[in-house]
Amino acid sequence: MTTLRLYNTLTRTKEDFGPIDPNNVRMYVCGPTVYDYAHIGNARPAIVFDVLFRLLRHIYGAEHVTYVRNITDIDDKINARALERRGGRNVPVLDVVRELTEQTYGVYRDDVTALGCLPPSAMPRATENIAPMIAMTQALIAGGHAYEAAGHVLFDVSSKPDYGKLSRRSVDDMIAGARVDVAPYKKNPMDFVLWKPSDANTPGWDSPWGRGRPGWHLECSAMIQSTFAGTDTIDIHGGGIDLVFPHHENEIAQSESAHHAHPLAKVWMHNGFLNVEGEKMSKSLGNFVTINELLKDWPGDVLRFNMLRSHYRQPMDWTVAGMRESWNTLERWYVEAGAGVGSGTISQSFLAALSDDLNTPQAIAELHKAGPDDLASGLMLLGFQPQPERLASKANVDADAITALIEARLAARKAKDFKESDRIRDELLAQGIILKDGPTGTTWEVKK
RNA sequence: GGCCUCGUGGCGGAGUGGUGACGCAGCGGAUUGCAAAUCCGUGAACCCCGGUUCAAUUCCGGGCGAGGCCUCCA
Repeated sequence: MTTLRLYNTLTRTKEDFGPIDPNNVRMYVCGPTVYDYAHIGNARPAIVFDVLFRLLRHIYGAEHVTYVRNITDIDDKINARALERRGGRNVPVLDVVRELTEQTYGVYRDDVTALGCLPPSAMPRATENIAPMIAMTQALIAGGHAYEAAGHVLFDVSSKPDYGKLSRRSVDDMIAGARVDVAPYKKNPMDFVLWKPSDANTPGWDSPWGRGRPGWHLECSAMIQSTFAGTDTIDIHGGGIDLVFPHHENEIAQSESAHHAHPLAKVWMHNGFLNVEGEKMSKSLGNFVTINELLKDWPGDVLRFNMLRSHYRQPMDWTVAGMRESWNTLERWYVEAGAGVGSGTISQSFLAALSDDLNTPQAIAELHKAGPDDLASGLMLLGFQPQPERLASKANVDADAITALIEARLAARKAKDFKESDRIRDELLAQGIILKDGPTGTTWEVKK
């Protein structure tokens, strides 16, 4: 049996993966902040960790893997939009927040479903886990790891000697390189907020420190604790590479300080960033692409496949040319794999590639060498459904009309009326339909 | 300024101390009424300079270049 190896940001090496409890493999991934439509960069962790989820289920059994992806619905951008949205209505701001985040989250859920991602085992929301956050804050204060100052509760970085171990930064270096003004009430410039006060127009909850709201990092620590009850340490914690510092570093500080220094996670995994047509995605450059927009022009499985053509830790360039190539490959494979669906075997070379720190480009290369059975099962393990009739490119055209024209063209060809047969071919091409004459007849596809 | 990634053929993209994946495009052939599709075949790369080694694209050092984080961010 092939061993699963994963790159651990904590140790900066690839390690053999062995779950704490093979009957309950636990994975937590930082999910979306639901203030707006998710962009294609947000799709990367969703897809990458979905592949890992599927691989873990394959190895340990579907019922033995728990995958939690949170929903961040406490955030200043959300608050700002909720205030706008409320306008003159006389309703609590928290209700408007819920309205907004329900809607945004609904779109996100539909988007990632279209990308072929399985629903996680649980999707806890920050607003529904305030009590555990308050409890953890109290525990940190009691343990001498946090202090109250000017209405805030702050984590005392000096109380954790190994602070910085994930991002490999020393507190001294960070202070030296700091580019932001430090709040005067902090004991140490690197101390971060666990709890902060809310004004009347900001969502807030009653706490021992007055009406307020949690700091960003606290939600994950608290939700991991409450969702994975009974353990301090989970197997895998994932997210985008930009979360290494400060978010994950601070999660570690909070959770370990609250849990007798027990590690928060054994393996820390981080996906690389994504550029669009060679440039960083940003609203000012006008190349900000949401998953939702892309799904109007491209089948979800094409987007998924395109994402998996590069290794999850590598930076990747998202291009239209790449998506066309992905579409062509997938279309050809769906036809080729059709016969092999249901065989259920996974080839060793494919599994070995995937097990080597989720080397999807290598795994795809193996599929290029595979026959229909291995191709079909490999595609399915990666989260595709290789059925020709499912080809999304054929969804929105009148297949019967096309078939009728193809028949007419065949008749013309039989009669050696090539002028007519070519006319029909051109007519279809003008509609964006490409004909393919094969030994077993004529098939067609939609031009990309 | 500090910390950290990365630099492979025309393009995408793995990997390795010694026989240089894989895909797309290209080229040649088969096939076709002509194309397309398909099938077969094929040329082509490891940023620069040192070092270690019998041997480096792969290890070490330096340089150059690109990017990320240090502030909300997948």
